[in-house]
Amino acid sequence: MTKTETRRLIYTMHAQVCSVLSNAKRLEIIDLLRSGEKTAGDLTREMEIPKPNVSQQLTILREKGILISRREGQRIYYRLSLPKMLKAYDMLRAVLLEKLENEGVLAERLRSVR
Amino acid sequence: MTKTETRRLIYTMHAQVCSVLSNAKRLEIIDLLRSGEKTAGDLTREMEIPKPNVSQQLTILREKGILISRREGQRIYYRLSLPKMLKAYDMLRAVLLEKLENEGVLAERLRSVR
DNA sequence: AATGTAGTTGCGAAATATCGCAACTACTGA
DNA sequence: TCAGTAGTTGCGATATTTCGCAACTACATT
Repeated sequence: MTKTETRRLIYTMHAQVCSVLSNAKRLEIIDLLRSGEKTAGDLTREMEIPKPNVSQQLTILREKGILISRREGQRIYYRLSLPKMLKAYDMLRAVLLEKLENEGVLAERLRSVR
Repeated sequence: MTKTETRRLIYTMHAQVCSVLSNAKRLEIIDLLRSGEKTAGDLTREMEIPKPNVSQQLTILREKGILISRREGQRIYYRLSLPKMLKAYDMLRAVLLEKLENEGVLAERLRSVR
């Protein structure tokens, strides 16, 4: 593998991590699991979306290594497996706020010009 | 707008920020602009991909408010507009490393069981 | 005006992601 | 064994993303 190929592979893996976060429902699940593990049913109730949809998102998050699951009788508990994920989540939220602030200023300037 | 709708809107905007980062080429552009502003041509040469493709990614990054452009004669210079973006970028890279480490341990455990 | 360089845009094909719904498996308790 | 609850899976329709290629605009130089 050449140097360029290695560099590209890392960017691709990095992008795959980001793509897990590029869905509002998956972000909500991560946010809900901040406080500790929950079952698929808990999440379904809190998110108010169809159960299969929650299950699909949980499968993606588990397969991508973001969540770990544990069965206890009928229930399956999910929890976050990457502690740093919450820091990244919060930094991205901070970027969103910075962006909204920029846009706010921009909108104001546009208004003052007209 | 209800409370639930507001919450969902924020998750959706958050996801949109993440989706900008969920592409290897856009990540590479952000990384290359760490050291300061560059033209589309500079980026095309460094990335070794077709110029229209670079331009398309630059357009997305500019429209999403991640980059700012400035024309100087024939050249158009691009630079990062959200300082916090680099911190988020680096946190996501740290998540990737944490994930690879997890998988390394996991792979080892699987080997030791068999 | 003509030529060259820098960069963008439009379009279409291919790949990928989303999500609802029905049917399914897994466990529990009567 | 039957019914109930918890959760998953498969499938298909729809939407979104990616990216190459040709054609285009914008500016500079002669």
